[in-house]
Amino acid sequence: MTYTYKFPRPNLSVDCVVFGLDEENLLKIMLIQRNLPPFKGQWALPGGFVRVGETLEEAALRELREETGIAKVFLEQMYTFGEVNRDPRERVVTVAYYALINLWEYQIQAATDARDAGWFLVNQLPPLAFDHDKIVQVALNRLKGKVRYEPIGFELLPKKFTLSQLQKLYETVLDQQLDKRNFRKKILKMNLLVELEEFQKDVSHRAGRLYQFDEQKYLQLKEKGFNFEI
Amino acid sequence: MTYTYKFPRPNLSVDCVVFGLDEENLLKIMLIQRNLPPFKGQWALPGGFVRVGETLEEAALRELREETGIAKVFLEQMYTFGEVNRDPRERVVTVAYYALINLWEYQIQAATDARDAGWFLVNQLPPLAFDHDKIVQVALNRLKGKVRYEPIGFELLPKKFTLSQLQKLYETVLDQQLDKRNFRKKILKMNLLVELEEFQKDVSHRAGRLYQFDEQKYLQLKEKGFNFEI
DNA sequence: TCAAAAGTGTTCCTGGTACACCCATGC
DNA sequence: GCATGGGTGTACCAGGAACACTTTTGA
Repeated sequence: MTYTYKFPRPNLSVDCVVFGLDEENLLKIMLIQRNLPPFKGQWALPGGFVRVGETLEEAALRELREETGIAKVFLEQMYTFGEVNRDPRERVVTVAYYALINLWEYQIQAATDARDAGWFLVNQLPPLAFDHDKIVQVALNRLKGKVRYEPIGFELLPKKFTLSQLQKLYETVLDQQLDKRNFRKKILKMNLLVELEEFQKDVSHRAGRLYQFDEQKYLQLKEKGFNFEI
Repeated sequence: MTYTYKFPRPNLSVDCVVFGLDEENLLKIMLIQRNLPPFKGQWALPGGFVRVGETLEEAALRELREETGIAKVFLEQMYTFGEVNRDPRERVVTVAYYALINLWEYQIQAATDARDAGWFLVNQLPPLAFDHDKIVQVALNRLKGKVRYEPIGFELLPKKFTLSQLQKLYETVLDQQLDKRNFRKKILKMNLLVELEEFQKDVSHRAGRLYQFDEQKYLQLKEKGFNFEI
């Protein structure tokens, strides 16, 4: 079965830049190893061609599931790359998404489902197929920009987290040190965190209090003109 | 001549939301009247299908030129719309751009080249073809967001402008009143405007001093970490 | 001389920044 | 008891917000 058109058409794909924080709060990206040409054996972003019956977001989610086993994830469209020769085979336009996942609660799943998938430190990436290094750069900039004025950082943390974890997240993503007291003052003043009566466990120092992000409250405040900002 | 593929492919188009400010500082969008089905006779965003040999941006610029006569323009990719049924004929994914043009210096050209093109107040748009109303909404939000922290507003003004014109522009786009003294203090303190020894002409009141945006300086300051913000 | 917009400073207050010590826990 | 990170308050300064009158020009 083939499909015929009056004019030639670019092929359309989606690619996902999946971010996660490891145990030491280092920022990582998930890559998969290609087992087909072109760039066979090289690392690349998870992604694939868009089917005519699915939306772009559905395609991105499907590819993530198929290639990496990731199911529940924060996913947002980022940019569409349309250079003429970005794929050596033929014209392929790709819609890039970035995803944030909670590596703590996810960890096990990735190891089982996805043999050819791996997590890489963002500043120690292997050579990537196609123009995927460029896509990663755009994603990093987008993440840096967005994390400051939208509460998306929480997507990278477990549901219950300490303020120090949150601070380290921001320090990692923004690549700058933050003052502990000022950070706490600022984030708590927003009234978006629920103070839990639970504390860290199994740490060899004073256990930190756990907090939870209150998404409902955030949405309410946003309605009233509130702007999140770190 | 036809083109055959193993799998069906979505068609790929670009659409442009072209913003301009009229004489009274009202925000307008350029639309064109469709002379082919579907939605024949209805107003729509300028745009069309992407050819395999051109980048997305080239396609957007080409369509703008062909359909509206607009040649020199600020153009930036905005979002890619991939709903399955956004075009009644077949699956079409569209990459939307927004453009800012200087209506003062442009005016004449538009009238001649583009019979079927027209400028409409953003809050008095006619019914639009496809999902173009949705695209316009996204563009408006993008413009509002971006105008605050990047100096793109100048694209909508003539090269030489008064501070009052600039302020009105922001008031229009942001849809809020600004304090004259504070606005002037803030914008002048950035040192991005060149104070000219020229003044408004043919106004029936005290003539305002003209200024020019210094793009070179902005790029230099940006390198050093400066952030534009209104 | 009137109408219409240009142009100009000061005060107050909020919010950002800088900064150092004690506390709890596990080993 | 020591190492490790958790947790807390204050003083200073910069920048945002509020606010009203004089000047220039053309009609």
